[in-house]
Amino acid sequence: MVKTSRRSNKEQSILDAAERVFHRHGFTNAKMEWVGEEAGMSKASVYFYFESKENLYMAIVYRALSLLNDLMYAAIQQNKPENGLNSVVALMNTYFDFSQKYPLYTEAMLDYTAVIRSTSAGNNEEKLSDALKESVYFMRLKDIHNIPVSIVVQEIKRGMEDGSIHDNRKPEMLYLSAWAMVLGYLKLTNLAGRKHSLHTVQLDDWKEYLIALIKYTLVHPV
Amino acid sequence: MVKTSRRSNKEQSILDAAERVFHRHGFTNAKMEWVGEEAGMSKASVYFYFESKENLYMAIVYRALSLLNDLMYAAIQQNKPENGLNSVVALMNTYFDFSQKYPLYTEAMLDYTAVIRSTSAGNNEEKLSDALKESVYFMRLKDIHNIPVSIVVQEIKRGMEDGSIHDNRKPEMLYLSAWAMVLGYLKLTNLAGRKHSLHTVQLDDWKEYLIALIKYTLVHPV
Amino acid sequence: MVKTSRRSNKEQSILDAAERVFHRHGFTNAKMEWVGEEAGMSKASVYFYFESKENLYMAIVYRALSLLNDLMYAAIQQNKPENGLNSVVALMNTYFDFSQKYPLYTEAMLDYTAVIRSTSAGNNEEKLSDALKESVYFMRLKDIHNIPVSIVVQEIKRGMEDGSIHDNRKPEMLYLSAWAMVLGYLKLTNLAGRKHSLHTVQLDDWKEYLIALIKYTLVHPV
Amino acid sequence: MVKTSRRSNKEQSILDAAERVFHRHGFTNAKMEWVGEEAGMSKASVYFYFESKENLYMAIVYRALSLLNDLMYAAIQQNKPENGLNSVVALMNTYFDFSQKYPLYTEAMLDYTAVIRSTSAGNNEEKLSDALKESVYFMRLKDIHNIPVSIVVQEIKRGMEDGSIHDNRKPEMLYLSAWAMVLGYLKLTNLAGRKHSLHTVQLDDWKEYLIALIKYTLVHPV
DNA sequence: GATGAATGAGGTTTCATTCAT
DNA sequence: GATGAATGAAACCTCATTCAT
Repeated sequence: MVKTSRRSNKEQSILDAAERVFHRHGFTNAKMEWVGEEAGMSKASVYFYFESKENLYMAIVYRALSLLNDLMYAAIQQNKPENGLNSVVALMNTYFDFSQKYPLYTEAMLDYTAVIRSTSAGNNEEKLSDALKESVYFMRLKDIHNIPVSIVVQEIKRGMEDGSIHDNRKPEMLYLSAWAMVLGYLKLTNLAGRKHSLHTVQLDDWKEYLIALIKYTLVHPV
Repeated sequence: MVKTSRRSNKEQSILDAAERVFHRHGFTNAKMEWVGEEAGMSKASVYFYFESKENLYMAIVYRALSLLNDLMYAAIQQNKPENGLNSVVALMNTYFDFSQKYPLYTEAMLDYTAVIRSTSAGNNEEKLSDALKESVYFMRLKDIHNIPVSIVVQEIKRGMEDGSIHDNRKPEMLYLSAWAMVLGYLKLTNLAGRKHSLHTVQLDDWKEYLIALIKYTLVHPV
Repeated sequence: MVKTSRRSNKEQSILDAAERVFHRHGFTNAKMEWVGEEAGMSKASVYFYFESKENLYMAIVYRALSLLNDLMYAAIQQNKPENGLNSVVALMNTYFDFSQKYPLYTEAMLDYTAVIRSTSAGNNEEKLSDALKESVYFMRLKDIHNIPVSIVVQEIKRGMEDGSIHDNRKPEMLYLSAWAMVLGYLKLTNLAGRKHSLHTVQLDDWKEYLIALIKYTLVHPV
Repeated sequence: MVKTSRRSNKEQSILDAAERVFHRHGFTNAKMEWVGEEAGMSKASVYFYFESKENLYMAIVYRALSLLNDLMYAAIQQNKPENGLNSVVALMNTYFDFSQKYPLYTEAMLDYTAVIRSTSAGNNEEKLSDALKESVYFMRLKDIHNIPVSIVVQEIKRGMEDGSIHDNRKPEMLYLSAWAMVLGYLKLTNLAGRKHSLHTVQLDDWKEYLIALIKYTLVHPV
């Protein structure tokens, strides 16, 4: 039972507010004032807790990635007795669920790079904005950046060792392919907006099919 | 052999310039002035040809989609003698190539929806901006919007009829899945930036694998 | 039967168009392009005939004032046999009719000064814009500027001499007072827009009353 | 003795500044930056208090009309013991004084309608600009719009009842006629600029004559 | 003469960010 | 800690005017 400080409390409620606002309007269009309003405080107060708009965004991405990591750790924990294949499938399911439950998180994580570029100062497209470089969250992010990858890859390797996954391909390639499917699904799903179908296909049916496909891919070498 | 008018010529060179600028800085960060500079003319001249920034962007998306459509039409033309499966695979290859050759086009097409939303006025996220609604290109886009889908779906159906593709699933679902893979590949590839590998996987190898995977998916029911 | 040259013809049709446009949108908001469209030609052609927007406006004012002068000359001509009083009343009637038939002319003549000021360059409110000073019409205007005044004043004097108008006041003062009534009527009428009444008063009734009032004023010293 | 808040204070000083700037350059030509400078702050600060240029203008008109209303209420208060005629004359005097003391206010009030029209978007001259429709002051204005009219009309009626004003005409018509004289006087006076005479007539003399004329008009039926 | 094309010089408005209290 | 107020630095777009053909 960690005693959350008052400061931490405020930070969290700002993050909550920011998530909603960013999700509603997108990073670029969202105004810091709206974040303040949504959090029930003034714009200036938001700045007291987060030094910049980018920093705030990074904090959200960090939060998102942290949550995903937690979920993934939990998933492999639960699937330790199972073989690698099932564990990987479970991980993918986790990812699907995560991104469906927290669409904004997924978006944030995917836009991560885009935002970085979009903020970069005029002429030098390579250089990140100073605000970003100084962002604590940005630095922290780099540390946990690759955790999802390594978790999944590790489980794929376990699957290869216990024979539940074919070893025809590099585990990283299998991972990337599975991830690509999830990502593509999200992008397309996003286009669908609030609708439940896309080109006459029920989204739920499609999702199930994709998971089956991923599993099939892991078992049958191509 | 249509004789392109001077006006049309200028429009094209502005579009060329805009593509570069938007690609370098992203839609939001790009300044119309830069587009002018890149095209060797004044900002106001750009406005002479394209009434608004959004309109210009839509013209690019339109151009991108038109090109893709052309390529796809050419692909099915060339594969008429082949069975449906090969035609579909050819189409997917076409898409891969297209998006690798014109990364900015792909980005533009993917951002299409995002831009629409991001531009929507403050409060009512549903209503499109006036500038967008009045864009000729935006209206034209809606007409050619779904051509890629219908082309591929049509060829999948042909494959199902000639027996080269299994008919275990709705053709639309097969299409969406293939598309999702391409999209996911692009997104991840985009993250890689200029690098040629991702998590130790060579991008070219991965691409080949994905195409094989798509083919496999079309042949073997899951 | 003056043979109007081709040049003159075009100038006239531009003026016709400009009158409509300026009347519809007001001087500041009217765009030269609209004038061209309304006249069925390009914006550049308008500039071929009128060197600047202000010049064009001055040409309209000149036209308006010329017409008014003609009407007034005709009126005094017709009322030569009458006494001064009737002549003045006729002149006022002329003015009323004129401004009701050509509301835009009246407006133009009244805004004359306002426009001059509104165009004057930023800091020095006194200095007229160069474009204006070079306007042929502006110079011509100064010549016929005071004709209405002098005509009316002259007739008032005649009335004083023949005893039909009291000579209790300076003729100029009587003139100004009559003119003020007409002007006020116009301003208020303008506010009414398309409506035919103002504060429950029928505009026509009011006009008649005002004319009677003017006449009364000329006869009865106050 | 209401304690004016700091915000209100600033608003007032911006209005003061804006009045001067608008008066010097006219609404269209005035730049918001100048308003800021005149008020000793940045352009953006002006926008912090007034959401748009039009809104600012409407605030000035509102202020002007409010002041006029106050003065008129005071005038009738003071003339309660007097008969209607004297009260009306006092009201007219009030208006004359007001417009001479605050020429910019008068101009603003007179331009009120003009501005509305001049701001209306390009094609549809009927529709007001959004900025205007959303202006708080514009809405408030509509409420106090007609107060001067009703005050004067009410006093004219009183005069008719106590026999000091003839009842040959509708009170509204008498009011309109008096108002027209004042308006015409102002317009012509405005043309005179800083000069003290117009066509050899001393402005002060003329004013006195006009007031006498108005009084005469109220007493003697025409 | 006519006009499509080009542009210089602003103009209003927006917003992330910072101060002063 | 909190916040009303202030602002610098753009960004988009407009339009009278001029050129080049």
